[in-house]
Amino acid sequence: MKTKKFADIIDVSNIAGVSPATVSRCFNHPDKVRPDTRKRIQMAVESTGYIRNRAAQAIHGRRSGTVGLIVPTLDNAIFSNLIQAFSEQLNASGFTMLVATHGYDLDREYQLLRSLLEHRVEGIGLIGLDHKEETYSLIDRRETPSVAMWNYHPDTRISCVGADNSDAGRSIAQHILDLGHKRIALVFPDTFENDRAANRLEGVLSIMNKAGVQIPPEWHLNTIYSIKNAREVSAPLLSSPNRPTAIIAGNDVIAQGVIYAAQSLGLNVPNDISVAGIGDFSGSAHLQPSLTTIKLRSNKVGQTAAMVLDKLINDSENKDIQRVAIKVELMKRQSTCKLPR
Amino acid sequence: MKTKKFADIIDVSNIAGVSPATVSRCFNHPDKVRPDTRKRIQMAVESTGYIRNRAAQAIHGRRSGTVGLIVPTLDNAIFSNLIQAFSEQLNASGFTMLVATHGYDLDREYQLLRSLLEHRVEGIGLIGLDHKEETYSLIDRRETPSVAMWNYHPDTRISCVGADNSDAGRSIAQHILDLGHKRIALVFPDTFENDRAANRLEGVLSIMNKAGVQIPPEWHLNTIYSIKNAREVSAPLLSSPNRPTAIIAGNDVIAQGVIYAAQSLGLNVPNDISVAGIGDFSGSAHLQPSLTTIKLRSNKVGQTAAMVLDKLINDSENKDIQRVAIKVELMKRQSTCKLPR
DNA sequence: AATAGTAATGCAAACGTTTTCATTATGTGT
DNA sequence: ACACATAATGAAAACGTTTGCATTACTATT
Repeated sequence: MKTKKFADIIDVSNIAGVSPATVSRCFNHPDKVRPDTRKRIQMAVESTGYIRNRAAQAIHGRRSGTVGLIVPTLDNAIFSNLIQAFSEQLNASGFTMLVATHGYDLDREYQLLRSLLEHRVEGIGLIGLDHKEETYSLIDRRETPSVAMWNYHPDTRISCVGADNSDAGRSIAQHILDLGHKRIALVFPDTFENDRAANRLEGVLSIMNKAGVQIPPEWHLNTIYSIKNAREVSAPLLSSPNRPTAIIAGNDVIAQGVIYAAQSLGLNVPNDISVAGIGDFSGSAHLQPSLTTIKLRSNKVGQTAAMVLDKLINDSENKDIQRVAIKVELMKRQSTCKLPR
Repeated sequence: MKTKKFADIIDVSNIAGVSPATVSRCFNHPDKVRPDTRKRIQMAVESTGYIRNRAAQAIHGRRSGTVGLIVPTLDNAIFSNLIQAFSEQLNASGFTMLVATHGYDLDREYQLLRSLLEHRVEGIGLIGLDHKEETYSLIDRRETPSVAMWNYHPDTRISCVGADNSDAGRSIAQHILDLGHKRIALVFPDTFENDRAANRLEGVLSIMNKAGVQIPPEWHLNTIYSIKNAREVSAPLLSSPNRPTAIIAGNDVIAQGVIYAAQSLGLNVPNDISVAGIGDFSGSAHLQPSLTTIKLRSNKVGQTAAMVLDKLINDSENKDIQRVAIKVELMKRQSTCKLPR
C-alpha cells in the first residue's frame, strides 16, 4: 500500500484515463484539451480531492502566483485602504499576496525582501521611496518587477504610484495662508527614513518661505503617529497665551490628537485655532469638527499600483519604469476657518 | 554558454567545492556541517547572489515556510492590531504570511482557502467561527493546522483563540444597567454570517432579559461597520423627544458614529445620553468624550493564535484542538455615566 | 600506531509538476 | 476514399531542492 497522503496529478490522470501531461494542460491551457476529456479530468479531480501544488509548478518557469508586499506596519489605519485595494486588484489578476511588516526598520525590510524572493514572488510592492541601497540593488539583480507605493516622484529607481506628498504639503499650506493665517505651527513626525513625511514638510515649508512666513523653531513640534502622543506634545503649545492661530499636522491622526488637545483646553476649533491634517483617513470627515485635510486617495494608489505591477509582470513588451501620480485633493471642512481680524 | 539566469544550489556547491547536499544541509541543519565548510559555502553564496528556492524546498516534505491568513477585510482598523500581532509572532517562528480577503463572503473564503492550500501553506488562520461546511471539511481532509481567531467558544471544530464575545456583550450590558439605565437602545451590524456580532448581541440581550429590561424593536437599529452609516442611522432615534438614555453599539466604530450624531444634534455625551462600544480600538480612549467600551485585546489574540498555530504545526506530540479564551475587560471611560434621577 | 566510534560529506533517488517533441486521432476538401 | 492539415494526447526530460544511505575524514582511546 502506498503511504502517500494526498492525491497528486498522477492519481488524477490514472483515474481519468489520461496522461499527467493532459491533466496539467487542463489546468493551465484548458483550451488545448477536448471538452469531454476536460470533464472526465474534472470528475477525477473532485473524486480524489486533488489540490494542485503551486510549489511544484513554480519550480519550472517563472510562475509562483504570488506577489510580495512589504509595509512598515499594519497596526494603524494609515495603510489599510491601500493594502486592501492592492490586494483586491491583485487577486483579480490571479495573484495571492504575501505580506510582511518591518516596523519602519529598513534593515529588516531588506531581510524581508530576501525572504519573499526565496518564495519566488513574481513582483514586489513597497511603501515609499526610501530604501536601502542593498534593497534596490537586490531588486535590480533579480530583475524583480517592483512598485513603490504612496509617494510619487518624477525621478525614481523603480516604478512608483502615489500622491505627490510635496504637492500635498504645498496645497495645505497654501490653504492655510489663503485663510489669512500668519502665526502657524507644525506638528510632524520624524522625517528620518520617512520620505513621505519629509516631502510633506518640505512642501509646507517651501510655500511658507515663498510667502515670507517664518515658523519659529519652538513651533515646529515633533511627534509619532499616535493620537495620544500628538495630544501630549501639542498641549503646552496650545495653552500658551501667545499661541499660533493655525496648526498643520503631518497627518490626520496627528491632527486628531491636536484637536483633542485643543478641545480639552477649552479652545474652539476652528474659531480659536484652525487645525489641518494630511491624508483624509476614513473617519476624518466625521470628526467633530470635520477635519480639513488633503485627500491622498490611497485606495486608488493601491489599485493602480497592482495594475502597474501586473503589467510589469505580464506585459513582455514594456518593462520600463512607470510612474503614476495620483492627484491630491484639498478637502475644505470645518476644522479650519478664516482668521478673524 | 549556459542560459541560466540565476545561481542555483549547484553553482554554489561548485564554487564552494562541496556537494549540493552539503550546501542544502548548511541552510537547513547548520550544526551538521563543519564551521569552516560553512564559511566557504557562505562566501560562495554571497559571490553568486544565490537565493534559495522555497518552492523547490516545499516540493519535498511539508515545509513551505508559509502560513495563510484569511480575513474579511483589511479596510478598517478592526483587524489591524490582530493581523499585525499575528504576523509578527509568525515571523518570529520563521513563517511568512500569505493574506487573502473575502469581503465577508464565505463562498469566497472557501475559494481562498483552496488557493492557499495550493501554495501548501503549513497552517491557516481564520477570523470567527462561522464558516461553510465545505471550508471545515477541506481543512479536515487536508489535516491542515488551523486556528480561528477573534471569537472564543468552548465547542468548536477547529482550535480557537479569542475573546468570548458573548461575555463582552454581557459585561457592557451589565455596566449600563449598573448605571441605572432602563431606556436602552442598540445599534448593531447585521448578524448574518457574522458570529462575533451575533454573540455580542446575544450576550447583551441575555442580561437585559435577566434584568427584565425590554428593548422595543424600533430601538434595535441596524447598521454596517462605518462611522458614517452609524451616524445616519442613529440620528432619527436621537432627535426623538422620547429618546433612550443609553445606547450600546455593536463596536467602537459604530459607537463613534453614534456619538457624532448625538453631538451634532446638540446633545451632551454622557449627560444627555450614555454611549458604549465594544472593542476598544486604538483611538477610542482619545475620543471626546473618551469611549466606555470592552477591551478585547486583539493583539493578544493575534499573538496567541500564532503561537497556537506554530505549536499545531511543529509539535508532533499534541495535535489536539486548543481553545484559548482571552479575557475581556470593561474600560469605564467618559462616554457613560449614572442616570440622574 | 591501530582501532573503534563518531562526525562530515557525497551519491543518487525522489518530490510533483510543466513542457517540448513526437505521435496519434480528428476533421476537411476533393 | 485520399491526402493533408490540424487538434489532442502521450512520453520523457527537466526544474532545484532534500534526504537516506554509503562512504570518507576526523578524534579519542588504548
